[in-house]
Amino acid sequence: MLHSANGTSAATAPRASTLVGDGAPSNDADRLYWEIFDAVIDQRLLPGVKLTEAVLCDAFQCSRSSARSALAQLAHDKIVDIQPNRGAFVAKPDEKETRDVFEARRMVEAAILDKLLALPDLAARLPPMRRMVADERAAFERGDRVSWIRLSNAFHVQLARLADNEVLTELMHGLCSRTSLIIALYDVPGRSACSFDEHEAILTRLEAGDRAGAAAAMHHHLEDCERRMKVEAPGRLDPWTVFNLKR
Amino acid sequence: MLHSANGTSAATAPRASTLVGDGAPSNDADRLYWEIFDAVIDQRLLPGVKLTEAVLCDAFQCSRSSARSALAQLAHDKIVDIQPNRGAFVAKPDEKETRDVFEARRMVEAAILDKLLALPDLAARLPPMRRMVADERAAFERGDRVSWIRLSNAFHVQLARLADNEVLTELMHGLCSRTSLIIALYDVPGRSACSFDEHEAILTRLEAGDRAGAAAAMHHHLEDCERRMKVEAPGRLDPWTVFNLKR
DNA sequence: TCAACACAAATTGTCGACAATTTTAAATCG
DNA sequence: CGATTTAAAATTGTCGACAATTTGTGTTGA
Repeated sequence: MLHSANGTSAATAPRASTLVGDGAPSNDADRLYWEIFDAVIDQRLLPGVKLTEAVLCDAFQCSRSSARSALAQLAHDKIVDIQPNRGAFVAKPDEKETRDVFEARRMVEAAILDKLLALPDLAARLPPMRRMVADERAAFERGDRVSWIRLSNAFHVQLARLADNEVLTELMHGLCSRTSLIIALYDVPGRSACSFDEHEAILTRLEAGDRAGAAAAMHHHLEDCERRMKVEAPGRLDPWTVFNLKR
Repeated sequence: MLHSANGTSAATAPRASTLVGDGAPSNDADRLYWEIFDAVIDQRLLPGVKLTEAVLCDAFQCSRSSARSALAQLAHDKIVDIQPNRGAFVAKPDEKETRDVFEARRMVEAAILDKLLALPDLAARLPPMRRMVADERAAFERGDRVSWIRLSNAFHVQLARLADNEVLTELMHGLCSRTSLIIALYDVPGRSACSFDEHEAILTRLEAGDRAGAAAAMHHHLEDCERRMKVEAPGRLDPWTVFNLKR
């Protein structure tokens, strides 16, 4: 109902990483924002691809104002790179940005775990996380890469939400989006580890109240993910990939 | 040269908290974004004030598109609150948001200090910070509240920049802006502590390589600042304050 | 053959007009 | 007199037109 017309596997997965009440975006700009955002996260839109306003308008039946508004917001989130008078492109994070994003994640997520462990009712909040990871595993096993990526991100965002801090939640949301972009650029699909195993490890340590263990598990998880990005070829995917957002 | 026309004390203070190269914003939208942003940070625009598009256009000689674009960006940064079909208002962070912002800051800034202390050449990077704090003290002593607030924010952003992580720097930039908003709402001017003293304390611990001391000083600084916000009256300032951005 | 130039096509930046909605004010009714 | 309804004014949302800039193509000249 949200995405007007698509019969792809993506339709089966609920959008889990959204912050605000997104029940049917009210205006075209918001609709487009999420449409493009999702497409980037799902890697249907690859880094470097040009997002021509007219094409967007045509594909999503909206006016240029709406398209421009959406692109501006995406640019603010570093999902899209707007070059004045040249147009908007899906952002292409470089090595330095990759390091910075992962470093920031290690810092913030370690702090989140700390806060979670200080909560008196932590145990009661964890079961839904378990179910989430189970969904993640299921998606992976049935080869539903799109749902898997979403749920994998959602795990981290949900962890932040559990800590009952909206600022942190939004922050993680942004960091996770940028991570998806990085993965789209640098990750080799075949070598990708099974994130859900590591997610489960984190949950297990949390349930046990094992502060050091949880921190180590998270640190390992993030470093593991970052290490996979070390692939030398920076231009592994051709930037001329067809703009096939809405085929 | 940057702010076209104003003879106020604000003109004397360089804008220190900006991230990207802001040498004369290229378009009207950006110009307006920073103009309003600065006005909010400097507390010339108070929380709750309505930002009518037409008034903005008139005041800054620009078209409505530019004004709308600027407002949209500000809304994305939580500096402005856009209510559909009703207009844009300077954001009014509530108690929960205040808690969340300060908690996030404690987490992130503690991590930043940790990273700084791990740098081999930290000592060489600190002298400029000292000068910054000196400027801060000078601004306070000559009663230049505007410059003081700016420099106080800049201190924290600069600390992040010293850690050589752009993601963290932007993050702190956003958190500091929101903090300014909170201060504008809840702080009692008379009771405001001398932040530069606490800033100096942090620097001293950093120079000594005193990890625990630096962390404690930062924690104290932030908690001290948050505590000042505990004033009961949430509507201390009338939201009908004249919209005197450009008198 | 290659470089520099000039022109045409495509794309982005900017703006004002019109429609939809909300707010304000006036008028009406109990 | 106060509450409700109605109309007018003000404000925001949306859109397409035009100007400015860039990109692509073809031509010229060394």
